Amino acid sequence: MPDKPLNAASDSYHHGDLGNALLAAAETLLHSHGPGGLSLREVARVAGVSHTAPYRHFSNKSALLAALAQRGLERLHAAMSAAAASVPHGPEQQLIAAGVAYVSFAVSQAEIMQLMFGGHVEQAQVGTDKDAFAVLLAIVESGITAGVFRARDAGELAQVAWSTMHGLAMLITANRLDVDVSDPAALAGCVSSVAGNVIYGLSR
Amino acid sequence: MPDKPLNAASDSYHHGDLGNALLAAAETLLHSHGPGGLSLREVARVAGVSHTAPYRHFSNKSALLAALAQRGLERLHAAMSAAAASVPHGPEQQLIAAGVAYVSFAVSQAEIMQLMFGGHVEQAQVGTDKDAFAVLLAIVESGITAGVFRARDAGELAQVAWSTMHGLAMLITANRLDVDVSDPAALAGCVSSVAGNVIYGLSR
DNA sequence: GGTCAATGTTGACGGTGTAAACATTGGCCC
DNA sequence: GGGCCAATGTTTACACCGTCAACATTGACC
Repeated sequence: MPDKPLNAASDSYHHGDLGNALLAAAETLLHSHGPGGLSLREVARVAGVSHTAPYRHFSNKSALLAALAQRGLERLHAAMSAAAASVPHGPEQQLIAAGVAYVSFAVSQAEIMQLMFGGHVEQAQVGTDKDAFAVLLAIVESGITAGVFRARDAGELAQVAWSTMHGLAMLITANRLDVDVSDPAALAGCVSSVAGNVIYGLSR
Repeated sequence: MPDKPLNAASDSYHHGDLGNALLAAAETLLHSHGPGGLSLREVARVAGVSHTAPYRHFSNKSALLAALAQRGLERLHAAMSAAAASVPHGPEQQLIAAGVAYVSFAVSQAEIMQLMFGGHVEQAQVGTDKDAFAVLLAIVESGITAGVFRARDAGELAQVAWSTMHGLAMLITANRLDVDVSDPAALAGCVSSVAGNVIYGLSR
């Protein structure tokens, strides 16, 4: 069988799309075992390939993890962007929507989140563009020019927003806040209440 | 030499205070290698005992890590309490002081922070009392009764404060915010600006 | 059609977590 | 004081892991 589709795993000597297959396998295992409980050999096993094959596509185990983290960052960015774009009701609602997306992502993909931010991968290896920060910054800037937010340093305000959302996500993920993770409505409620507090201020 | 002090490591067959010695060794290694790069055998080696001796004091590697994390939580709690107590100027300043303490701790002990919150240890193994949350909650409550903070659910406000501080700490620790970590003044400035934004509100 | 670089495999090495069997010892009871 | 026992350490062994070096297979290009 000489003509296999390009993207298919085949029984031939050459896989055709290892690399992506490895990433997919790694993601599955990451989900079930968490970062740290992820072994390169098992990834190879799941992908149906010898235990050193991954080295033809990733120089290291940590290179694989970094690629996984990068992928996660991109998906997080996409989720936030989509959520913000789906709400045309102005910066406040966009901020809340982005926050809900952030925390929802963190809850549904806790292991990936831990991989990205838990110190399992040297952060020098993962890019910083297309960050969550960029999305938040854009929203804050639009809010300032629209006169909805106080005209202070937009970067600073975006930092506040990011820190709050990130902290909330990590604490919920680590189960250190008594929030019912399985109930999406409760989760969204919690996030928007926190976000609302950030937006409208803690003191009077 | 039959009469050694109780707490001293000795050259006799029985160590006298392994367990604590192991924790100390583990902490050193944690600092230099990060969580994940920490091996039970190396801990034993540093403590000068055989590589299975730790099993007489910790049932697991993760039990040792959990103990380390627990210890870190207690120190973090102590640092926050002390910082808040040292400021008699009212809830706002106490909140800022606690936040600065939180982030300073995270920066100076990034690896322990990652151990505690990075998913390296099953969170069921580490206690939740004496949390950072308790400190923040007390401050917020006193602020509400004093009429300084809006009279809303104190738990919710404390959650906002904790999330923000935690997120800021984790993002700085992960080097995802452009803050000069080596400059304590800059750090404190950043923290109090963020805390100030939380306190005084993002919008007008 | 032959060559070569890319890709995959086999085998090996040192390191790791952990369990089982064994050794040493301090403290307690007579 | 002497003997026993539980606590504490050690030795040995096993399976697994990340990584390297040597080798095999193959598709693509001249």
